[in-house]
Amino acid sequence: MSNIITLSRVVPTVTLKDHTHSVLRDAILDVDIYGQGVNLKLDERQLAEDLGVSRTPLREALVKLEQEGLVEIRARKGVYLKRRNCEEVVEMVIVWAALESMASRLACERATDTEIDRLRRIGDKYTLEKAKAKLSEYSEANIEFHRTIISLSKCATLEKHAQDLFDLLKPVRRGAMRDLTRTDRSVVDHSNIIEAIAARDADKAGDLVRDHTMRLGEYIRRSWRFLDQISEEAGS
Amino acid sequence: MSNIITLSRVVPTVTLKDHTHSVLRDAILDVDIYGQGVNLKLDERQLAEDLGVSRTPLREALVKLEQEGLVEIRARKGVYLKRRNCEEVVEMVIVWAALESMASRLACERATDTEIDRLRRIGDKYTLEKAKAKLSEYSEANIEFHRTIISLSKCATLEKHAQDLFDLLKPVRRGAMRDLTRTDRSVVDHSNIIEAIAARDADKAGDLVRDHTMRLGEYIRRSWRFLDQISEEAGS
DNA sequence: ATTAGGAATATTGTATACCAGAATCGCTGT
DNA sequence: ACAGCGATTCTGGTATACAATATTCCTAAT
Repeated sequence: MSNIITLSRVVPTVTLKDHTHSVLRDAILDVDIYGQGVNLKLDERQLAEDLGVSRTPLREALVKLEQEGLVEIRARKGVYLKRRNCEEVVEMVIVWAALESMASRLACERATDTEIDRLRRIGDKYTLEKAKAKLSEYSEANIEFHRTIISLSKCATLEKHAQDLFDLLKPVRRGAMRDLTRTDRSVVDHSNIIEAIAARDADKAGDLVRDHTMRLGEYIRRSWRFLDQISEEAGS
Repeated sequence: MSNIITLSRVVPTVTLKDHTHSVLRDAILDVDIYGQGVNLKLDERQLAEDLGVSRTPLREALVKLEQEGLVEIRARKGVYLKRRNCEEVVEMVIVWAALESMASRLACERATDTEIDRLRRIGDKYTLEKAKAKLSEYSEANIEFHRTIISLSKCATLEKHAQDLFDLLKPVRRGAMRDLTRTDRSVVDHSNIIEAIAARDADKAGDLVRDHTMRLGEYIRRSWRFLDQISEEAGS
């Protein structure tokens, strides 16, 4: 017999492993891993004690984080926060470009007019904040713009892949945001992208998004200065 | 003081966790998960005994497999081989299309003439095997063609993402190959793709590759018959 | 003083023990 | 016979104990 009220399923994800993973993930994403003198090594026992769990669920959480690319587990050495060199970051941006380009194509078919209006408002906010030179709000609006395009693709798999990459790029964005803000041409790019999607022109939207993000990659490659060498000597 | 002889570093990846993961991964990829009456549940203790390891490294290996999307760990229920429904498979193909399209664009810039010749020969072999109706060789040549394009992108990150997706699609390919072989237009598509890359026409190559793979997705969506409902009732 | 060697210590990897929730089986009552 | 309920068993989640490797520190010899 079915009930009259509808209920969302109670998620049985109350394992220490999963909770630990989530807590650690958030914490790691807030670390400025490219700062100099930052200790990248994690101490299992210490972590376990701080989190109030034993090493078993902690280690399982760390394995997850390793698969996500946030840490590196070196056998019999320990767990290290993972830095990436210039080329690796550029490669991630390239993959991201591929995903977001496809997302914008799908958005042309799948987004409703209402949703496109919403995208437009986000673009306006972005333009406005840039004009006001409010860095953090500008950055937030920028992220929101890209995330919205991804979500308008209505393709969960695409969204997940893109979001994971986006998270991995977080420390780079944080470091590069100051310079990027001055030199980029995002405002005009974004405006063109919105119009292409509104016109349901998948080819154009896809090209614009791809080129926009690839330019970001090129920019990163050119202006990389602060971590390439640091990351290289991580083999110790 | 440095030695006279040069040595490659001894890889310290001899942990049971990693070895277990690799063995399990291969084994799972060979399972026909969409067959009816297949038991999808894995028994931890049984597996541990079969592999000759304790549950601790086994469980860490299973966490890795879960992150890769090969199994699903339901809290306090157990570990299950993961099936996907039609929509999920189509989504994976879409992501794959995005990646391979980008790869072909990069290949236009980065591949040497020699490498493109190699791609051509693979394409020829593919054509030949199809003509001879040798199914398994045909399939192998098809896979090799796509994998080669990915590798010509010379983008390790892209390669890794694409390869992971490819592995996940393995059971679907196995099931769909018979039908696909008859109806697809891959031979002419492949030939066009090769020529576009040889002409270093990134826009054209990217479009062709994307459309080629997206057609595969559409085909799967249309002809899906054998597992949608099976996969849906997996919530038990 | 410096460095090689080795003992002492610390930390990671693995096995086992234990606990709690889930599944199963059987009993009872109608 | 069968539905409902409870005891038992089983299995997954976590903690802890143990083993093996890595690191540190101290000593001794040149």
